[in-house]
Amino acid sequence: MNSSSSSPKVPIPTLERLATYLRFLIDLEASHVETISSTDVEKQTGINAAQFRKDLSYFGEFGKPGVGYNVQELQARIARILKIDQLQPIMVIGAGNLGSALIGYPGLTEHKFHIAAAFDRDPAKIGCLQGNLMILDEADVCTVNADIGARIAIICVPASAAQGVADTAILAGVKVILNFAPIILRVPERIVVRNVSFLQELAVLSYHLSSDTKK
Amino acid sequence: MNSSSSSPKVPIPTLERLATYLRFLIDLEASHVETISSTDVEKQTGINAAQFRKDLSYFGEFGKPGVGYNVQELQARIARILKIDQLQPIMVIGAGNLGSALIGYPGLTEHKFHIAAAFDRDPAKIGCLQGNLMILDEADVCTVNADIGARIAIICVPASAAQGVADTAILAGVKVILNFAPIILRVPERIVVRNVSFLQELAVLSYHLSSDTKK
DNA sequence: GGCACGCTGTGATGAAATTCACAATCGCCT
DNA sequence: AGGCGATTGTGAATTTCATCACAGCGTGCC
Repeated sequence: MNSSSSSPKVPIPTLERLATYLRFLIDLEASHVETISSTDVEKQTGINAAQFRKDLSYFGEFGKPGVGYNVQELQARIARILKIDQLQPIMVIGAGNLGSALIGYPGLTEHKFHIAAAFDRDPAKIGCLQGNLMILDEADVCTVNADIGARIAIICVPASAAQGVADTAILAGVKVILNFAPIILRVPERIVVRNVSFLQELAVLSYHLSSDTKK
Repeated sequence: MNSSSSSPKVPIPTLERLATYLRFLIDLEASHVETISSTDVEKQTGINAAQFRKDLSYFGEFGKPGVGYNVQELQARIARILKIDQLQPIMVIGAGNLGSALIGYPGLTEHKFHIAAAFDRDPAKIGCLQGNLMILDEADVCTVNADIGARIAIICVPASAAQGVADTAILAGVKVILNFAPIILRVPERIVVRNVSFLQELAVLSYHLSSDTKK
């Protein structure tokens, strides 16, 4: 629903949960837990145990009957499935509030994502340092990416500019897009887009306030 | 899957799309479009026409057969359904990169959301102005919210602190939570939580890079 | 060694969401 | 005035996702 095209077999909700499992496993590993069972996962995350097992089953066998899963090994295998076992270069387009926040977000590197370049269209921003990253001219996306080879773009520009920069990014060789602008991007079949929208999330939450009959 | 509790009848995906429709309709209105049909919606947003009609059908009848929907009226009605037809006070907890970005995000006011208070735990930040909002002490969430009456909280603190501030916010009378921390919050049944996770989104996108057999 | 328990992996079942398809309605055109 | 093309609203069919339930395996205990 969120993506233009999807892989043949694996459900998208499964992929979303994989990322959750990964995060969870990393924490477990930090706590020196060596083994975990699917029922433990359910207890600690609220995700159904059978769901967990089935999600994993799309990618092979991971656990030992009667024992459970080796935390470290499972963590490593999920990371490999999600292709975040090696540094992944990313371009950020739009260095406003949100773009800057992303550039400064430490969690990215922690998960092997690396912001290789940041662009903006505002001359006042171009050339400025953001953290240790220089803001580049949006017009140079293509030439710069010839060097960098980023296949992931994060779009943080206002809605009105989003479609344009998406087109540019795709031209520059980007394969997947994380879109923070509150519009639906029109892209070729082969490009995968995921949208993140605070406004949408807030709207859903706002709706749920109604069910409180309490004054 | 994302929310703890849900309304009796309306599917959550429908609510998510309603926010999309709303945004789309606002844009149409700005372009002085008066009427639109469900097939037009499909052409312009990619969302199936029947889906659009069914989504609306959960809330009554909106269109005229043979004609379509009045943009302005539909926009107003969806806004009322989502309860974003009147200013909604929100509290933001955590004034780091992300929290600051949210505070400065103009789209929020545009959609009748109003950040009434922002909190942090870092003494260096407390008392500082962020835009025209003073950062308050996280310890004062309860007392401050007695005045403000925010029922929505946005959590922008690191994962390790998220559960704690969620508990506090709930104690302070918050009913729904937008959680940006990459953990699964444990909350009472009645509280609705929605999670936003860049990392998760990026992971899903990263996975899709595999399907590019191109070297 | 054999038995009993615990846990995995998965086919079968059930629930939920999406899409289809069509009767009912509206406005326009003649 | 009456018929026709367009479009809605919605039961039914389809597809997708989540859960159940159990056979089979591995482990440790007696």
